[in-house]
Amino acid sequence: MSDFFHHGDLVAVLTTQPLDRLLDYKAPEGGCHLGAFVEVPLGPRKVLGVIWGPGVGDYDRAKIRPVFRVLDVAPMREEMRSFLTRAAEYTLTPLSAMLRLGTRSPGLGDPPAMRKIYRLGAAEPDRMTKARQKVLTVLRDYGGLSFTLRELAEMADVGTSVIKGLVGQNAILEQEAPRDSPYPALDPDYGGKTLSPDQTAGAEALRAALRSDAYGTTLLKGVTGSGKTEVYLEAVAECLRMGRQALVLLPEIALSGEFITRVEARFGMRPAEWHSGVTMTERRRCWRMVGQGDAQLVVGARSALFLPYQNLGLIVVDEEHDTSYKQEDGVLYNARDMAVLRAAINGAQVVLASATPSLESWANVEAGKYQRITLTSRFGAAVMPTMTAIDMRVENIPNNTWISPTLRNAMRDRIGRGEQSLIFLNRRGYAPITICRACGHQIGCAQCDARMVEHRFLKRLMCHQCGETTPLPTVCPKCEAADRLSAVGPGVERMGEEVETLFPDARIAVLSSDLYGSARAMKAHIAEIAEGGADIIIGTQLVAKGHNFPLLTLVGVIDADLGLQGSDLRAAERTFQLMRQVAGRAGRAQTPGEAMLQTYQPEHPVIRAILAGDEESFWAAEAAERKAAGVPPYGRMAGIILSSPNVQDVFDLGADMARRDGPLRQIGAQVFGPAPAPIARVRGRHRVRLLVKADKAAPLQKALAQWAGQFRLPTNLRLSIDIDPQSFY
DNA sequence: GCATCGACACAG
DNA sequence: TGTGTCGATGCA
Repeated sequence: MSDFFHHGDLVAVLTTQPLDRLLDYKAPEGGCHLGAFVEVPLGPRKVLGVIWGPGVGDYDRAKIRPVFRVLDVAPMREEMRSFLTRAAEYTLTPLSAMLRLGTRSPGLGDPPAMRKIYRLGAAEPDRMTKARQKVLTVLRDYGGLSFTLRELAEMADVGTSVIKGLVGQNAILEQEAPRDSPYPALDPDYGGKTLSPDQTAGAEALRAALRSDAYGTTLLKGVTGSGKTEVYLEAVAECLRMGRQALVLLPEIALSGEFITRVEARFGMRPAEWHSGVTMTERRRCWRMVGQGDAQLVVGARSALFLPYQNLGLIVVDEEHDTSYKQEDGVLYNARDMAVLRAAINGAQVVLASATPSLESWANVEAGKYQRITLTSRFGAAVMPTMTAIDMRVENIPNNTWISPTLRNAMRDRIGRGEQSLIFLNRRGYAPITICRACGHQIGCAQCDARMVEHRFLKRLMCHQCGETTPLPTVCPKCEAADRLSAVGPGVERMGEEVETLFPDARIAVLSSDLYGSARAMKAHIAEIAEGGADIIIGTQLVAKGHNFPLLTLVGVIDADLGLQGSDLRAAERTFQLMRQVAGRAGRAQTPGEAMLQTYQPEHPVIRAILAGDEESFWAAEAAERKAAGVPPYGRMAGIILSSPNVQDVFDLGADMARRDGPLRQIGAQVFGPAPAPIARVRGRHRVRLLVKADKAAPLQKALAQWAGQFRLPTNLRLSIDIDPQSFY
């Protein structure tokens, strides 16, 4: 098949409009290439699209309109088209929405923006003034270089009218130049550091993988301070030497400034940067330069995966376990998984870097799908905190409080020594779990593995997995103790109150992402706390994100049990990751850290593995749990979120979907729900969720599409499907 | 009899 | 997604 279409040929165009099909157009005068970015008429409007293939020919030829114009940007490559197609199929997202992710560049439709630049001309000015002399001297000093009007005026310390005057006399030439300039070349041999033997071996393995010119994924595992970054920058260097482009994904924009400084130190120049904090002008430049191969390295957030690389050779996913790689609204995708997909299509290498890899990646290494490189710390073996379990069944703790006497005493010691304590809540939601304080039994759902959650206003327990409800019991169904049932699991605010009552004189900091207006404000606050601005820190996962707290020597995990029974299947993983991260910090500070896990099940294999601090046995125990439950990474899950301003509509449709689950049952999948979604109401829209669980090998997407396709959605009701959901509350 | 609103289909 | 159409409703 030719990839050029002549004037008048029928072409199929994928537009950014939410239509779920291709539209036929006539190729414009001068023809167009397959993959060309075009503007096409659609009804009364002109919209952005891409030439996706030869015309389908299923439409009245007489009504077919011509492509309006071909945009002046590099056509979309075959790899990019198949990446978008496969990503759309995987995430069950309309292809047009995927295209929108790939065309998020300001001014895409504009002609390449030009600007006026000024350089030395041949003529002498009629008369020379002091100001004119200054301008000409600057230009002569820079021998042949050109500048914008403002730059030149500033450098010569004159007004712009002086320069304009010289232009009139041809002493200075005014020229048009493209506004978007290529990124300066990075030098792979600029600032290489001396690497430890460990790092050298790791870097060599990555370089060899790069040279294979084929797809491959490597898990680069190393504790904080082991120098992961230096190692993967060597892979970037090799990629640059091979003339291919590299992408480094970071989980948070807040980390990009520091990282870019390191890139500059290693390669002599700053790389291209892509995330929501970058200006429009810079975004446009980045998109275009990446597309024409004039940006060798991009540092960015997950959306940088959708830039139009010409020759992508390497994707690094830093802190690969970070949950912010999962896009939680709009198009729902996991950047870590999409990076692997994109690399597989491009014949590129992926490096997943983390001190605390996700179980998914660990399982892929076990299965032989990924390579693994392990770096040991330069400071010797990681110093794990001393970890102990606090058996909550024997602690004497009043109802509606959560900090055990043992933990309280430990906190008091720290305050006495001027050290910090962290109270960690391994949870996102605020709904409490009902537990028997006599025997540790947690009231579970009769229908599934999940635990029941108290809904105070309803005076009932509800299962957040399937929506089943029961009245609040007064007697423990297991040990029959009366009045020992209580709701466990406070929000951070309530923890704050309790700590304040226990330590009225302590400085307490509550860290929660919704308490800050901006990422910058949050970062500043965290930095202040890390320097000793608080005695006690209370927080959720947020605090586990790569911040260094040198004074922190005690971590108390309020409810280490969460997640052991399926409420949030990744909670144990996060608890373990937190322990490792605390270990990383404790290794740097003088005092070894101590961690205390409050638990009602100290004998549980996962809790025991966490306490033992032995990574392999933790992964093995957690893997066994997940295998037994048939959940990721050993099974597949999908969340279906229905949302509408009308509560009745969402519950009705949810119930109807649960009933008519034929296509899912055919592949052996189960439906749970409907239940209130993790966030039950967003911007006035009520949300209900169904969960689907299937075998790893089952054709889940196809069945889901068939299933969802059976239903007619009332106006205003939206249905979105979340493959591999991350949050379960 | 005409203006207004909202649900809905459609676009090549 | 944005737009135009059609039918129902409301008001002079």
